[in-house]
Amino acid sequence: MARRIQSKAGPKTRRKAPVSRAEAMQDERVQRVLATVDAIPKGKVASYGQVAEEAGLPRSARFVGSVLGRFVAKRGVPWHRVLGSDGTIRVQGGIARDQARLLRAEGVTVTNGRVKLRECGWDPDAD
DNA sequence: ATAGTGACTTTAC
DNA sequence: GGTAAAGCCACTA
Repeated sequence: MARRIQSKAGPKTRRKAPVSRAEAMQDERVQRVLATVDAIPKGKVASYGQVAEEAGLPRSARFVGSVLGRFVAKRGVPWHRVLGSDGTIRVQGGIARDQARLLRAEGVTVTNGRVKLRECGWDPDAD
């Protein structure tokens, strides 16, 4: 039967963050992503999909990238530790070089825009 | 509500 | 080992 009223405050209902500006619109998803990225140990790297899954947002790898590009620049989040599923740097432009430089500064070997996940891949369970 | 877009991933060749 | 196409989820216009 027609449930006309779909509890607008359901636990799974996404909020539109009625707060004012985008700067203040820190959705819980965004916060979870940033927190997860921040949890990546120095010298280790994780994929966008891995971060998404750890943040409780399975299959939302693209969202992770979106969040990083939009919010990370102004925070102290180690965005450079997030790579493609195969360990390659997905970001394009000059920041790609910065990412490689930041990774190398942490002792991560970057060869031809790629990192060996076998060595530097982050295992949240092990950490 | 529909369509376009992307710092992704997986599968197929 | 590569590139190409489809699938995917959430955001934006």
